[in-house]
Amino acid sequence: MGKEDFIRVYNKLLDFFGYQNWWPVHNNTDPFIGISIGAILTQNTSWKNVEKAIENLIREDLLDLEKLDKISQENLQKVIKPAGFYVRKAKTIKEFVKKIKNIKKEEITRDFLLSIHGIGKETADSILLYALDKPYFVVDAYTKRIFSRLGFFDEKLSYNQIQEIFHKNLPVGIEIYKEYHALIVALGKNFCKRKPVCTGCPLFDNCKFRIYNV
DNA sequence: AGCCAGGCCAAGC
DNA sequence: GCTTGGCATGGC
Repeated sequence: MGKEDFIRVYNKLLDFFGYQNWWPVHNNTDPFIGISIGAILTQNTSWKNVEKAIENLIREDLLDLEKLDKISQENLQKVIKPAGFYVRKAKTIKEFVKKIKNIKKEEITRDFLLSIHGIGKETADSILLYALDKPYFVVDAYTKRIFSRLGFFDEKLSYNQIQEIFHKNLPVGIEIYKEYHALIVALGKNFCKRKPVCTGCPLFDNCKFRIYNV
């Protein structure tokens, strides 16, 4: 599959879903903090649950580096509980906040983020792309599932290999990286689920796997 | 009433 | 290096 194919898929998704304008940002909060915390909270978790946790954080006025640094891990667990995996996530947020306070935003690198326990490649790239405007394509479960079903590449490729494919086949730019990933999530949520809903899928004609419930 | 969600890590090959 | 199990809530 070549560049035209990746662009064709992008355009079809864009035509169908329209611009997604990710990342969802909340009122009166520092976008960097909100996006970073959201990226940690949404690990293997539906965004609806994450929203509940973020609402709690906003209500407690906690979307702030100093306040997150001050609150105890135990209390933070309670606040973010609806997002699930709250023990680990609270620990990760605490470490993130602690480390981030001692560094300038311009100095935040992928390796720096990956050194934080509980932040892996996808979370790091989400923060880099959506919170720091750096050109890292985000690879998630939907990306693997959708493009392997399309027949573009094998689902078993590593994270870095898949990311490299997107970096090579798309014009470099944060806007297209942001929008493409958001559109992939839209397709994954609405059509290309674990159990796919192929009827009405905007990529039906492009897909090698259009064998389900049609 | 199960199954699933915008992963990550540790342990064991 | 790759695979597996644990982590947890709430929506559908």
